[in-house]
Amino acid sequence: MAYTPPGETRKKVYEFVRERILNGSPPTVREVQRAFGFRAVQSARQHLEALVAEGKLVKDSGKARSHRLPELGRVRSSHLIPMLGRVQAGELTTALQDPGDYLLVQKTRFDGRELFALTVQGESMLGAGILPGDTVIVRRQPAARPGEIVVALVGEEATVKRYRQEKGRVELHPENDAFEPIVPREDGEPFSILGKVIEVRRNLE
Amino acid sequence: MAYTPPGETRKKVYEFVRERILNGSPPTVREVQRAFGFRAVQSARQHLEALVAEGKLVKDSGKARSHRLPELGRVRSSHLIPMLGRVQAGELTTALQDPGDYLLVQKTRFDGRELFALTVQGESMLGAGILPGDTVIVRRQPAARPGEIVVALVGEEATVKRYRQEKGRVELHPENDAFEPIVPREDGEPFSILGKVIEVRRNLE
DNA sequence: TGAAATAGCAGACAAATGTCTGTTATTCTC
DNA sequence: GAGAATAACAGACATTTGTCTGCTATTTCA
Repeated sequence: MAYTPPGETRKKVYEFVRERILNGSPPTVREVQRAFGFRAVQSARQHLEALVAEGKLVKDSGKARSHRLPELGRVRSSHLIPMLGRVQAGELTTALQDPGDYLLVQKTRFDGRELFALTVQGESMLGAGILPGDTVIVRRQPAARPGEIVVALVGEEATVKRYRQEKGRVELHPENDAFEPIVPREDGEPFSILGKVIEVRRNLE
Repeated sequence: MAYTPPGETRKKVYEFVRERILNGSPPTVREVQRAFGFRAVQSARQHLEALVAEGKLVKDSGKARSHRLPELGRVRSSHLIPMLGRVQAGELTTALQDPGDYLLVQKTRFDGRELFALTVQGESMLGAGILPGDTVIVRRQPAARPGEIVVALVGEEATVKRYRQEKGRVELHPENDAFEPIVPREDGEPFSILGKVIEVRRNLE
Protein backbone atom coordinates (compact mmCIF):
# COMPACT_ATOMS: atom_id res chain seq x y z
CA MET A 1 0.00 0.00 0.00
CA ALA A 2 1.25 3.44 -0.87
CA TYR A 3 2.25 5.91 1.76
CA THR A 4 -0.72 7.90 3.06
CA PRO A 5 -0.82 11.05 5.18
CA PRO A 6 -0.51 10.43 8.93
CA GLY A 7 -3.74 9.45 10.59
CA GLU A 8 -5.66 8.86 7.41
CA THR A 9 -5.32 5.12 7.15
CA ARG A 10 -5.49 4.84 10.93
CA LYS A 11 -8.95 6.29 10.88
CA LYS A 12 -10.14 3.99 8.15
CA VAL A 13 -8.75 0.99 9.98
CA TYR A 14 -10.68 2.04 13.05
CA GLU A 15 -13.91 2.34 11.13
CA PHE A 16 -13.33 -0.98 9.45
CA VAL A 17 -12.72 -2.76 12.72
CA ARG A 18 -15.57 -0.98 14.44
CA GLU A 19 -17.96 -2.03 11.73
CA ARG A 20 -16.82 -5.61 11.91
CA ILE A 21 -17.15 -5.71 15.67
CA LEU A 22 -20.65 -4.30 15.54
CA ASN A 23 -21.57 -6.92 13.00
CA GLY A 24 -20.41 -9.67 15.28
CA SER A 25 -17.13 -10.71 13.72
CA PRO A 26 -14.05 -8.84 14.84
CA PRO A 27 -11.35 -9.19 12.18
CA THR A 28 -8.01 -10.93 12.57
CA VAL A 29 -4.86 -8.96 11.98
CA ARG A 30 -4.48 -10.57 8.62
CA GLU A 31 -8.01 -9.78 7.63
CA VAL A 32 -7.25 -6.13 8.27
CA GLN A 33 -4.08 -6.56 6.28
CA ARG A 34 -5.95 -7.96 3.30
CA ALA A 35 -8.77 -5.42 3.55
CA PHE A 36 -6.28 -2.60 3.15
CA GLY A 37 -3.92 -4.30 0.79
CA PHE A 38 -0.95 -4.13 3.14
CA ARG A 39 1.89 -6.33 2.05
CA ALA A 40 3.05 -6.90 5.60
CA VAL A 41 1.07 -8.18 8.55
CA GLN A 42 2.91 -5.76 10.72
CA SER A 43 1.39 -2.79 8.91
CA ALA A 44 -2.05 -3.83 10.05
CA ARG A 45 -0.83 -4.74 13.49
CA GLN A 46 0.82 -1.36 13.85
CA HIS A 47 -2.46 0.45 13.31
CA LEU A 48 -4.35 -1.89 15.59
CA GLU A 49 -1.82 -1.49 18.38
CA ALA A 50 -1.93 2.27 18.00
CA LEU A 51 -5.71 2.26 18.23
CA VAL A 52 -5.50 0.22 21.40
CA ALA A 53 -2.92 2.65 22.79
CA GLU A 54 -5.25 5.53 21.97
CA GLY A 55 -7.98 3.79 23.88
CA LYS A 56 -10.20 3.47 20.83
CA LEU A 57 -10.02 -0.29 20.91
CA VAL A 58 -9.50 -2.89 23.57
CA LYS A 59 -7.75 -6.19 23.07
CA ASP A 60 -7.11 -9.46 24.78
CA SER A 61 -3.48 -10.21 24.11
CA GLY A 62 -2.77 -13.41 22.26
CA LYS A 63 -6.32 -14.32 21.48
CA ALA A 64 -7.82 -14.49 18.04
CA ARG A 65 -10.33 -11.87 16.99
CA SER A 66 -10.25 -10.26 20.39
CA HIS A 67 -10.50 -6.59 19.51
CA ARG A 68 -13.46 -4.91 21.18
CA LEU A 69 -14.97 -1.45 21.43
CA PRO A 70 -14.47 0.09 24.87
CA GLU A 71 -17.96 1.58 24.88
CA LEU A 72 -19.50 -1.81 24.31
CA GLY A 73 -18.73 -2.71 27.87
CA ARG A 74 -21.33 -0.16 28.82
CA VAL A 75 -23.60 -0.24 25.86
CA ARG A 76 -23.56 -3.58 24.20
CA SER A 77 -25.11 -6.71 25.35
CA SER A 78 -27.78 -6.81 22.75
CA HIS A 79 -30.58 -9.24 22.41
CA LEU A 80 -32.55 -10.40 19.47
CA ILE A 81 -36.21 -10.53 20.24
CA PRO A 82 -38.86 -12.06 18.01
CA MET A 83 -41.55 -10.04 16.29
CA LEU A 84 -44.77 -11.85 17.06
CA GLY A 85 -47.38 -11.62 14.40
CA ARG A 86 -50.32 -13.26 16.00
CA VAL A 87 -50.79 -14.06 19.62
CA GLN A 88 -52.51 -17.33 20.16
CA ALA A 89 -55.14 -17.77 22.77
CA GLY A 90 -54.18 -18.93 26.22
CA GLU A 91 -50.51 -19.57 26.01
CA LEU A 92 -48.37 -17.04 24.28
CA THR A 93 -46.80 -19.25 21.71
CA THR A 94 -43.82 -17.98 19.90
CA ALA A 95 -45.54 -18.38 16.60
CA LEU A 96 -43.79 -16.03 14.27
CA GLN A 97 -45.63 -14.42 11.45
CA ASP A 98 -42.43 -13.97 9.57
CA PRO A 99 -39.79 -16.20 11.10
CA GLY A 100 -37.10 -13.85 9.86
CA ASP A 101 -38.25 -10.88 11.83
CA TYR A 102 -36.16 -10.07 14.80
CA LEU A 103 -35.56 -6.84 16.60
CA LEU A 104 -32.32 -5.82 18.19
CA VAL A 105 -32.60 -4.36 21.68
CA GLN A 106 -30.06 -3.32 24.21
CA LYS A 107 -30.07 -5.47 27.24
CA THR A 108 -30.50 -3.76 30.52
CA ARG A 109 -31.46 -5.88 33.46
CA PHE A 110 -33.89 -8.29 31.90
CA ASP A 111 -33.20 -11.40 30.00
CA GLY A 112 -33.82 -11.35 26.29
CA ARG A 113 -35.96 -14.42 26.34
CA GLU A 114 -38.63 -12.58 28.28
CA LEU A 115 -39.10 -10.02 25.56
CA PHE A 116 -41.07 -9.93 22.38
CA ALA A 117 -42.36 -7.29 20.01
CA LEU A 118 -45.72 -6.57 18.45
CA THR A 119 -46.99 -4.25 15.78
CA VAL A 120 -49.78 -2.03 17.02
CA GLN A 121 -53.07 -2.10 15.15
CA GLY A 122 -55.81 0.42 15.68
CA GLU A 123 -55.91 3.88 17.14
CA SER A 124 -57.04 3.17 20.66
CA MET A 125 -53.84 4.47 22.22
CA LEU A 126 -53.39 7.66 20.24
CA GLY A 127 -53.56 9.71 23.42
CA ALA A 128 -50.52 7.92 24.78
CA GLY A 129 -48.56 8.62 21.64
CA ILE A 130 -48.90 5.06 20.34
CA LEU A 131 -49.95 5.07 16.71
CA PRO A 132 -51.06 2.31 14.36
CA GLY A 133 -48.00 0.63 12.90
CA ASP A 134 -45.84 1.39 15.91
CA THR A 135 -43.82 -1.46 17.34
CA VAL A 136 -44.13 -2.13 21.04
CA ILE A 137 -41.54 -4.09 22.94
CA VAL A 138 -43.10 -6.17 25.67
CA ARG A 139 -41.72 -7.92 28.71
CA ARG A 140 -43.72 -10.99 29.58
CA GLN A 141 -45.29 -10.80 32.99
CA PRO A 142 -48.63 -11.99 34.30
CA ALA A 143 -49.51 -8.86 36.24
CA ALA A 144 -49.06 -5.12 36.11
CA ARG A 145 -49.32 -2.04 38.26
CA PRO A 146 -51.99 0.58 37.71
CA GLY A 147 -50.99 3.17 35.16
CA GLU A 148 -48.72 0.89 33.18
CA ILE A 149 -49.36 0.12 29.54
CA VAL A 150 -49.86 -3.56 28.97
CA VAL A 151 -50.54 -6.07 26.25
CA ALA A 152 -53.57 -8.12 27.24
CA LEU A 153 -55.28 -11.06 25.69
CA VAL A 154 -59.00 -10.39 25.33
CA GLY A 155 -60.67 -13.42 23.89
CA GLU A 156 -58.38 -14.39 21.08
CA GLU A 157 -57.02 -10.98 20.38
CA ALA A 158 -54.00 -9.20 21.77
CA THR A 159 -54.55 -5.59 22.59
CA VAL A 160 -52.50 -2.70 23.94
CA LYS A 161 -54.15 -0.73 26.72
CA ARG A 162 -53.46 1.11 29.93
CA TYR A 163 -53.99 -0.98 33.03
CA ARG A 164 -56.13 0.66 35.71
CA GLN A 165 -57.96 -0.23 38.86
CA GLU A 166 -61.35 1.44 39.19
CA LYS A 167 -63.82 0.77 41.96
CA GLY A 168 -61.83 -2.18 43.14
CA ARG A 169 -61.70 -3.98 39.83
CA VAL A 170 -59.15 -4.02 37.04
CA GLU A 171 -59.90 -2.37 33.73
CA LEU A 172 -58.13 -1.87 30.44
CA HIS A 173 -58.37 1.72 29.30
CA PRO A 174 -57.79 3.01 25.81
CA GLU A 175 -56.41 6.51 25.44
CA ASN A 176 -58.84 7.67 22.83
CA ASP A 177 -62.35 8.95 23.52
CA ALA A 178 -63.73 6.99 20.60
CA PHE A 179 -63.06 3.73 22.42
CA GLU A 180 -64.58 2.14 25.49
CA PRO A 181 -62.70 0.66 28.43
CA ILE A 182 -62.59 -3.11 28.68
CA VAL A 183 -63.93 -4.44 31.93
CA PRO A 184 -64.05 -8.04 33.03
CA ARG A 185 -67.52 -9.53 32.97
CA GLU A 186 -68.63 -12.66 34.67
CA ASP A 187 -70.47 -13.83 31.60
CA GLY A 188 -68.17 -12.55 28.89
CA GLU A 189 -64.60 -13.12 27.90
CA PRO A 190 -62.02 -12.70 30.58
CA PHE A 191 -58.68 -11.16 29.80
CA SER A 192 -55.19 -11.99 30.84
CA ILE A 193 -52.12 -9.84 30.89
CA LEU A 194 -49.37 -10.97 28.59
CA GLY A 195 -46.83 -8.39 29.56
CA LYS A 196 -45.85 -4.81 30.03
CA VAL A 197 -44.93 -2.44 27.24
CA ILE A 198 -41.42 -1.22 27.98
CA GLU A 199 -40.63 0.55 24.74
CA VAL A 200 -42.37 2.05 21.75
CA ARG A 201 -40.70 2.42 18.38
CA ARG A 202 -41.93 4.12 15.28
CA ASN A 203 -40.28 3.94 11.91
CA LEU A 204 -40.72 7.08 9.82
CA GLU A 205 -38.63 6.15 6.86
CA MET B 1 -16.61 -34.82 32.33
CA ALA B 2 -18.93 -37.58 33.38
CA TYR B 3 -21.32 -39.18 30.98
CA THR B 4 -24.59 -37.25 30.69
CA PRO B 5 -27.90 -38.26 29.13
CA PRO B 6 -28.14 -37.71 25.37
CA GLY B 7 -28.97 -34.16 24.40
CA GLU B 8 -28.48 -32.66 27.82
CA THR B 9 -24.99 -31.33 27.43
CA ARG B 10 -25.69 -30.48 23.82
CA LYS B 11 -28.37 -28.05 24.88
CA LYS B 12 -26.16 -26.38 27.44
CA VAL B 13 -23.39 -26.02 24.90
CA TYR B 14 -25.82 -24.30 22.56
CA GLU B 15 -26.92 -21.85 25.21
CA PHE B 16 -23.35 -21.14 26.18
CA VAL B 17 -22.30 -20.43 22.62
CA ARG B 18 -25.41 -18.40 21.88
CA GLU B 19 -24.84 -16.17 24.86
CA ARG B 20 -21.24 -15.63 23.91
CA ILE B 21 -22.15 -14.76 20.34
CA LEU B 22 -24.77 -12.25 21.44
CA ASN B 23 -22.24 -10.63 23.70
CA GLY B 24 -19.84 -10.22 20.85
CA SER B 25 -17.26 -12.92 21.49
CA PRO B 26 -17.94 -16.30 19.96
CA PRO B 27 -15.92 -18.94 21.82
CA THR B 28 -13.18 -21.11 20.40
CA VAL B 29 -13.53 -24.86 20.52
CA ARG B 30 -11.14 -25.00 23.43
CA GLU B 31 -12.99 -22.32 25.32
CA VAL B 32 -16.06 -24.50 25.10
CA GLN B 33 -13.94 -27.44 26.20
CA ARG B 34 -12.74 -25.60 29.28
CA ALA B 35 -16.16 -24.16 30.08
CA PHE B 36 -17.57 -27.67 30.30
CA GLY B 37 -14.57 -29.38 31.76
CA PHE B 38 -14.08 -31.73 28.84
CA ARG B 39 -10.72 -33.47 28.90
CA ALA B 40 -10.63 -33.72 25.13
CA VAL B 41 -11.01 -30.97 22.55
CA GLN B 42 -12.94 -33.36 20.43
CA SER B 43 -15.74 -33.58 22.96
CA ALA B 44 -16.46 -29.91 22.54
CA ARG B 45 -16.01 -30.07 18.80
CA GLN B 46 -18.42 -32.96 18.58
CA HIS B 47 -21.18 -30.90 20.16
CA LEU B 48 -20.42 -27.87 18.05
CA GLU B 49 -20.44 -29.87 14.85
CA ALA B 50 -23.72 -31.48 15.82
CA LEU B 51 -25.26 -28.08 16.47
CA VAL B 52 -24.13 -26.91 13.06
CA ALA B 53 -25.59 -30.06 11.50
CA GLU B 54 -28.87 -29.38 13.27
CA GLY B 55 -28.87 -25.89 11.82
CA LYS B 56 -28.75 -24.22 15.20
CA LEU B 57 -25.36 -22.73 14.50
CA VAL B 58 -23.48 -21.67 11.43
CA LYS B 59 -19.75 -21.86 10.99
CA ASP B 60 -17.01 -20.75 8.68
CA SER B 61 -14.77 -23.76 8.35
CA GLY B 62 -11.22 -23.29 9.46
CA LYS B 63 -11.62 -19.84 10.91
CA ALA B 64 -11.23 -18.95 14.54
CA ARG B 65 -14.29 -18.00 16.55
CA SER B 66 -16.49 -18.26 13.53
CA HIS B 67 -19.63 -19.76 15.00
CA ARG B 68 -22.68 -17.59 14.33
CA LEU B 69 -26.39 -17.71 14.92
CA PRO B 70 -28.30 -18.36 11.69
CA GLU B 71 -30.77 -15.57 12.45
CA LEU B 72 -28.02 -13.05 12.73
CA GLY B 73 -27.18 -13.37 9.09
CA ARG B 74 -30.48 -11.77 8.23
CA VAL B 75 -30.96 -9.46 11.11
CA ARG B 76 -27.70 -8.26 12.48
CA SER B 77 -25.71 -5.40 11.15
CA SER B 78 -26.04 -2.94 13.94
CA HIS B 79 -24.69 0.53 14.42
CA LEU B 80 -23.84 2.51 17.47
CA ILE B 81 -25.00 6.07 17.08
CA PRO B 82 -24.20 8.92 19.44
CA MET B 83 -26.78 10.60 21.61
CA LEU B 84 -26.29 14.32 21.05
CA GLY B 85 -27.05 16.46 24.03
CA ARG B 86 -26.73 19.93 22.66
CA VAL B 87 -26.59 20.96 19.08
CA GLN B 88 -24.19 23.75 18.45
CA ALA B 89 -24.98 26.61 16.16
CA GLY B 90 -23.98 26.40 12.53
CA GLU B 91 -22.18 23.15 12.23
CA LEU B 92 -23.58 20.14 13.93
CA THR B 93 -20.66 19.25 16.07
CA THR B 94 -20.59 15.86 17.62
CA ALA B 95 -20.42 17.34 21.07
CA LEU B 96 -21.72 14.68 23.32
CA GLN B 97 -23.51 15.58 26.46
CA ASP B 98 -22.57 12.28 27.97
CA PRO B 99 -19.82 10.71 25.92
CA GLY B 100 -20.91 7.28 27.09
CA ASP B 101 -24.32 7.46 25.58
CA TYR B 102 -24.76 5.42 22.49
CA LEU B 103 -27.79 3.91 20.90
CA LEU B 104 -27.87 0.63 19.06
CA VAL B 105 -29.73 0.67 15.78
CA GLN B 106 -30.16 -1.87 13.07
CA LYS B 107 -28.59 -0.85 9.84
CA THR B 108 -30.71 -0.78 6.81
CA ARG B 109 -29.43 1.10 3.86
CA PHE B 110 -27.86 4.13 5.45
CA ASP B 111 -24.46 4.48 6.91
CA GLY B 112 -24.15 4.68 10.67
CA ARG B 113 -22.06 7.80 10.54
CA GLU B 114 -24.92 9.81 9.18
CA LEU B 115 -27.09 9.07 12.16
CA PHE B 116 -27.46 10.62 15.57
CA ALA B 117 -30.07 10.70 18.27
CA LEU B 118 -31.70 13.49 20.27
CA THR B 119 -33.97 13.62 23.24
CA VAL B 120 -37.15 15.55 22.53
CA GLN B 121 -38.00 18.47 24.75
CA GLY B 122 -41.34 20.19 24.77
CA GLU B 123 -44.77 19.16 23.61
CA SER B 124 -44.92 20.77 20.21
CA MET B 125 -45.22 17.44 18.39
CA LEU B 126 -47.81 15.75 20.57
CA GLY B 127 -50.14 15.42 17.60
CA ALA B 128 -47.59 13.32 15.75
CA GLY B 129 -47.18 10.99 18.69
CA ILE B 130 -43.85 12.47 19.72
CA LEU B 131 -43.77 13.15 23.44
CA PRO B 132 -41.30 14.98 25.66
CA GLY B 133 -38.53 12.58 26.63
CA ASP B 134 -38.84 10.55 23.45
CA THR B 135 -35.68 9.78 21.56
CA VAL B 136 -35.60 10.64 17.88
CA ILE B 137 -33.12 9.06 15.53
CA VAL B 138 -32.04 11.47 12.85
CA ARG B 139 -30.31 11.05 9.53
CA ARG B 140 -28.23 14.07 8.65
CA GLN B 141 -29.35 15.76 5.48
CA PRO B 142 -29.54 19.40 4.47
CA ALA B 143 -32.99 19.28 2.92
CA ALA B 144 -36.30 17.51 3.29
CA ARG B 145 -39.52 16.85 1.44
CA PRO B 146 -42.81 18.38 2.52
CA GLY B 147 -44.57 16.31 5.16
CA GLU B 148 -41.41 14.83 6.65
CA ILE B 149 -40.50 15.41 10.26
CA VAL B 150 -37.18 17.14 10.58
CA VAL B 151 -34.74 18.43 13.13
CA ALA B 152 -34.00 22.05 12.37
CA LEU B 153 -31.68 24.58 13.83
CA VAL B 154 -33.53 27.77 14.67
CA GLY B 155 -31.13 30.29 16.05
CA GLU B 156 -29.08 28.27 18.49
CA GLU B 157 -31.72 25.74 19.30
CA ALA B 158 -32.49 22.41 17.71
CA THR B 159 -36.16 21.70 17.27
CA VAL B 160 -38.28 18.88 15.95
CA LYS B 161 -41.02 19.96 13.55
CA ARG B 162 -42.88 18.90 10.44
CA TYR B 163 -41.51 20.37 7.26
CA ARG B 164 -44.07 22.03 5.00
CA GLN B 165 -44.25 24.30 2.03
CA GLU B 166 -47.01 26.90 2.26
CA LYS B 167 -47.57 29.68 -0.22
CA GLY B 168 -44.29 28.95 -1.89
CA ARG B 169 -42.18 29.22 1.22
CA VAL B 170 -40.94 26.62 3.66
CA GLU B 171 -42.33 26.46 7.14
CA LEU B 172 -41.79 24.36 10.23
CA HIS B 173 -45.06 23.20 11.69
CA PRO B 174 -45.66 21.95 15.19
CA GLU B 175 -48.39 19.37 15.69
CA ASN B 176 -49.99 21.02 18.65
CA ASP B 177 -52.46 23.88 18.49
CA ALA B 178 -50.78 25.63 21.37
CA PHE B 179 -47.73 26.31 19.23
CA GLU B 180 -47.15 28.54 16.22
CA PRO B 181 -45.48 27.56 12.97
CA ILE B 182 -41.98 28.82 12.39
CA VAL B 183 -41.59 30.83 9.23
CA PRO B 184 -38.40 32.30 7.87
CA ARG B 185 -38.21 36.06 8.25
CA GLU B 186 -35.91 38.37 6.44
CA ASP B 187 -35.08 40.22 9.61
CA GLY B 188 -35.12 37.38 12.11
CA GLU B 189 -33.23 34.17 12.58
CA PRO B 190 -33.07 31.83 9.65
CA PHE B 191 -33.24 28.12 10.15
CA SER B 192 -31.39 25.23 8.66
CA ILE B 193 -32.33 21.61 8.43
CA LEU B 194 -30.07 19.26 10.29
CA GLY B 195 -31.71 16.06 9.25
CA LYS B 196 -34.76 13.92 8.95
CA VAL B 197 -36.32 11.99 11.80
CA ILE B 198 -36.35 8.34 10.76
CA GLU B 199 -37.32 6.71 14.01
CA VAL B 200 -38.96 7.56 17.31
CA ARG B 201 -38.32 5.60 20.48
CA ARG B 202 -39.96 5.89 23.85
CA ASN B 203 -38.83 4.11 26.95
CA LEU B 204 -41.62 3.26 29.33
CA GLU B 205 -39.71 1.36 31.92
C1' DT C 1 -27.97 -60.06 24.20
C1' DG C 2 -26.05 -57.33 20.75
C1' DA C 3 -25.96 -53.68 17.36
C1' DA C 4 -26.52 -48.76 16.93
C1' DA C 5 -26.26 -44.30 18.77
C1' DT C 6 -24.43 -40.99 21.84
C1' DA C 7 -20.91 -39.23 25.12
C1' DG C 8 -16.45 -38.64 26.17
C1' DC C 9 -11.19 -39.32 25.92
C1' DA C 10 -6.14 -39.23 23.94
C1' DG C 11 -2.86 -37.60 21.16
C1' DA C 12 -1.40 -35.60 17.22
C1' DC C 13 -1.05 -32.50 13.00
C1' DA C 14 -1.96 -28.45 10.19
C1' DA C 15 -3.74 -24.11 9.47
C1' DA C 16 -4.84 -19.70 11.27
C1' DT C 17 -3.40 -16.13 13.94
C1' DG C 18 -0.70 -13.15 17.12
C1' DT C 19 3.77 -11.46 17.85
C1' DC C 20 8.60 -10.14 17.04
C1' DT C 21 13.03 -7.99 14.92
C1' DG C 22 14.76 -5.25 11.61
C1' DT C 23 14.55 -2.27 7.41
C1' DT C 24 13.07 1.47 4.12
C1' DA C 25 10.26 5.46 2.66
C1' DT C 26 7.72 9.66 3.54
C1' DT C 27 6.39 13.57 6.19
C1' DC C 28 6.90 16.91 9.83
C1' DT C 29 9.43 20.10 12.62
C1' DC C 30 13.03 22.77 14.20
C1' DG D 1 19.24 19.65 6.24
C1' DA D 2 18.96 16.55 10.44
C1' DG D 3 16.36 14.24 13.64
C1' DA D 4 11.87 12.65 15.02
C1' DA D 5 7.62 10.66 13.96
C1' DT D 6 4.74 8.04 11.03
C1' DA D 7 3.82 4.63 7.33
C1' DA D 8 4.79 0.63 5.15
C1' DC D 9 7.48 -3.63 4.16
C1' DA D 10 10.00 -8.38 4.84
C1' DG D 11 10.51 -12.46 6.91
C1' DA D 12 10.26 -15.27 10.58
C1' DC D 13 8.65 -17.68 14.97
C1' DA D 14 5.35 -19.08 18.66
C1' DT D 15 0.85 -19.71 20.13
C1' DT D 16 -3.76 -20.42 19.39
C1' DT D 17 -7.05 -22.75 17.22
C1' DG D 18 -9.36 -25.95 13.98
C1' DT D 19 -9.24 -30.54 12.44
C1' DC D 20 -8.24 -35.51 12.29
C1' DT D 21 -7.83 -40.65 13.59
C1' DG D 22 -8.70 -43.98 16.74
C1' DC D 23 -10.33 -45.46 21.11
C1' DT D 24 -13.56 -46.57 25.45
C1' DA D 25 -17.92 -46.00 28.13
C1' DT D 26 -22.88 -45.57 28.54
C1' DT D 27 -27.40 -45.70 26.84
C1' DT D 28 -31.14 -47.15 23.72
C1' DC D 29 -33.78 -50.37 21.46
C1' DA D 30 -34.97 -54.28 18.83
